Amino acid sequence: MHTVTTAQERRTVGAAAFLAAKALAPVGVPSERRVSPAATHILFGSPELTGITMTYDRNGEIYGEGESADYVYKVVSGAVRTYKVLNDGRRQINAFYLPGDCFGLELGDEHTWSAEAIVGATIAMVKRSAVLSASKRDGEVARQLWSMTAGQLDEARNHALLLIKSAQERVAAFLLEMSQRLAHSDSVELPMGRQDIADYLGLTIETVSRTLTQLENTRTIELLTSRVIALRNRSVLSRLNG
Amino acid sequence: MHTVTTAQERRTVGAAAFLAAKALAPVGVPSERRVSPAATHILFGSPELTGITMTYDRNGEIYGEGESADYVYKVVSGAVRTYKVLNDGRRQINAFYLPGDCFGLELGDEHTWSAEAIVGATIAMVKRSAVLSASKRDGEVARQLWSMTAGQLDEARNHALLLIKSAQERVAAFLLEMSQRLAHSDSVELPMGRQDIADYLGLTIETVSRTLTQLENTRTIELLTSRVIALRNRSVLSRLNG
DNA sequence: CGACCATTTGATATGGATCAAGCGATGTGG
DNA sequence: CCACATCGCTTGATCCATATCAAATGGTCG
Repeated sequence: MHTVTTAQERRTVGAAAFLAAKALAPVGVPSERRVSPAATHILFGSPELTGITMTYDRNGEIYGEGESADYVYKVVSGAVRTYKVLNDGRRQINAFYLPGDCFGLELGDEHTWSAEAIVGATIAMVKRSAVLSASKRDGEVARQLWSMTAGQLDEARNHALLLIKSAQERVAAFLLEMSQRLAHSDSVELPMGRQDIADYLGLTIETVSRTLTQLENTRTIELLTSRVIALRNRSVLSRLNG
Repeated sequence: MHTVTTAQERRTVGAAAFLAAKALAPVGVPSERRVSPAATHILFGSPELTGITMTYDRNGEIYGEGESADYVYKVVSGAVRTYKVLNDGRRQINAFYLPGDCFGLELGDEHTWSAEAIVGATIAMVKRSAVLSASKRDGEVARQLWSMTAGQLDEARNHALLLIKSAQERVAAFLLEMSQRLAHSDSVELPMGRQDIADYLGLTIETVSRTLTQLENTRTIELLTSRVIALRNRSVLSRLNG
């Protein structure tokens, strides 16, 4: 389980574009939150920050809780989940990372969450120590670093806020978030299955499924396939979102 | 409601000690998480970062959601809650801040959460712009800034993790967290009432109350007064904590 | 076609919410 | 100094949203 297929391991030339997060992934939780998109194109910009690229199979483990955090990661293609499993087996998915998103940088030097590829994924990585020392020298890198972390803080707080809402509200928020982040005009193609959605929303797979059919029955959404969902009435979803 | 009593407004000499967070408040959520205490004594250390001190009454508003975020705050005495109210009136408390803790610094230049004093409180504040520009010049300030934000990210994620647990587990986690942060040997004197606890844990006041009596009946805790709780069996609480 | 896995649907159980009193401190005015 | 109002907390009775248990359906791949 969680086989990691290491593929390429070539050096990338300009690690400059690394942290260059496309924009701090907007979370679709409350009304208007949209922080400065601020061209985040420098954090991995110093010349000596060379990167490595790896590919992972579906469900491949990128790192595990407790492992030493030697790298900072960025999704090139595919999708990633970070999560924690409680002693009784319940799993909470903390965040989904899509192409352009960075993850894996925490305060301590050990990962406190695990990360897996949701589907086959290509992940760029640079040494954590290199990032931290670069930020020590280069003020702009440091600013990027803070900005990225502050953005994730915002997302984490909004995720917590999600978890006190009703099932309908959570699912609506999830759909809006994904729609914004995947930006496929009218329909969303989800990279993750129902169990992942459930573990992200703090619901069971059955409740997620039932809520989706419920939303479909009210013509709010349409399930083109189980993974492809058309948002037919965004205003209803937004209203549900609070 | 939420009367703000501005008291002193004197300049502090060395704003150096400002961000000097006593340590990133450890959250008592999962087993062993205790990030580098790292002497955080520099962020507010640059000479031009002069501060203002204000006092607030119980329930006094420090800032509201949507207000422009001009300052960064630090609790000198008392306690603070940051929260958000959903359109239907449900409130979620995001975090409690105790003496030594900093709060109010977010990515955007508008507060996305509100802050109130839980009890009478003295709060030191410095201009956000000053902090940000100081961090631009001084790498160590920048590091402190990132470190503080990363610590709060960690806390926010653990708070989210809390919200998928059972009532007993949430209350146990809360008690352990507070006991660690207030460090009163065997008993904890809570600055906040039941409603605050409930809104922090995503439960109702009744459930919090019932859970506490339940823990008391099993001799796990003892309610000396409703605000002062003795932890009689920490290992049971830790086990509940997962 | 058949096996397998993901998703949906159905029936029932349950933890915590809600509604509704009680109770004990704290404070106020007579 | 005591009656009484108030406020915060606890306790009780009932309800309901979501979990749990169980089965059917559908989609994919060899």
